Amino acid sequence: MGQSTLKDIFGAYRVDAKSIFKNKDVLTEKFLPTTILHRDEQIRQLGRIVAPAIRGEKISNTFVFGTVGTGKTLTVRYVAGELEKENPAEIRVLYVNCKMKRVSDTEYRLLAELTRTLGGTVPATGLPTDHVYRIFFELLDKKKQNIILILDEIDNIIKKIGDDILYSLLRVNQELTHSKLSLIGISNDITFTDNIDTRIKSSLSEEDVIFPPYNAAQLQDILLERAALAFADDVLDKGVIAKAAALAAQEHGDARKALDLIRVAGEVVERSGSQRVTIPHIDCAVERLDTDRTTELVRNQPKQSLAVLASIIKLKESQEGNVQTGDVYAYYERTAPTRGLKLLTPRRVSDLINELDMLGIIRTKVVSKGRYGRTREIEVLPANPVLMRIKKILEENYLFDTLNRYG
DNA sequence: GTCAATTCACATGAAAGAGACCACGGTCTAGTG
DNA sequence: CTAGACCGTGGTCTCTTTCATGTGAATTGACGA
Repeated sequence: MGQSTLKDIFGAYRVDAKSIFKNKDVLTEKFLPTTILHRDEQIRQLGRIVAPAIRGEKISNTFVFGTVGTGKTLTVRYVAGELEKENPAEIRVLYVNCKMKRVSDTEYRLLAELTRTLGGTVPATGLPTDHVYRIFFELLDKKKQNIILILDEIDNIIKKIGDDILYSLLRVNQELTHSKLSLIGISNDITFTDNIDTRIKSSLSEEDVIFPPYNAAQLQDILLERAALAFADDVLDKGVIAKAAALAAQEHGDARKALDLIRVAGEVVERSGSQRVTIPHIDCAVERLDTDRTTELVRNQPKQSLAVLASIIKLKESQEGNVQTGDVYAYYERTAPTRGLKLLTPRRVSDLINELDMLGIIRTKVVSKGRYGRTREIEVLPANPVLMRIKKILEENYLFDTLNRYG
């Protein structure tokens, strides 16, 4: 690359350069807007639920439902934050996102994270779980406080470690002498309460708040407001916002997606060096988002999982018809040792295939072929840019070569 | 032709092992006064 | 006497294996029409 070209590229990003963004952070999840549009009803509902805390009363445990990008987290945090301001000495809001890797897998980790938000220190491992529980408990009860614990994406952790932890948390109040603890659970899976103990369910869900999806018009309002803050004046073509809103509305009224669309569209424009965001840029953003998501997922997979994925892709390319679990394992069994990998059992490979499916990297369907057994039929993405990039990642990991050595 | 039993090729579940990481408390060791 | 090194024990976590059980329709084979 010539040095003058590099200068041009850097120049476009220089602080004094004219950027189409005023403040890109406004379009990310981190940003907390001062007003929340089209959620008045939910804010009122939540407000009524948490208000008793101001007088020092324990509030009802509450469940908040709604699909992704409907403003659940934003609204709950906003209301809780305002509440905290009313009586900062006694009201304490703890927010934990159960989807974070360091929280989501075990009871120990959740407790450790809760303890940390209370200001305690807990090692990543090495302590008995009930010891951590005791530390947490003691911190809770150290002084008089009304604690509101927000568990975001609570369905994640319940699916993984069961509802015992909820039971413990709900029972904690009986043992606390100074403090009160209330729970607000946020979930985007309405059905997940079906799997928890009915007693726990009823005491956890004393109040419910439902967040309906945004419609296209509402999304458009939200986008307009944010875009005004995020973009420089007059860089968005007419119709860009409407298009992004319409696309996101199709996907269950997901505001996060809508914001991502205009952000990525803006990035595309910025990179191309032009000054206006037009409708085709939104189409481009749709594709980019999709590709990025998948390739990022693939990149983070462990080697064995990639080896299985490589086997699937290779088989798909070299044979007609459906690829089945047995085929994949046979191929994997032949190739894995030559790639310096320890050979896994079919049981494990079956799970890995399943995981790849859950991540949306492949599609599988369990089918019974009668006399010829029961298996998974595996589909890969059709040949497209995403697949190309996946293959590239596999090649980088020495798990795939374009030449068919093992056909 | 009909119908129940059989069969295949895995799926799915449960439990437990291996090996890494870590905290804690006790013991040993070397340095200090 | 004391701080720090070292070690054994006991805990969690992730990935994996082992063993056991489940599954659903094509096929098979017995049976009766």
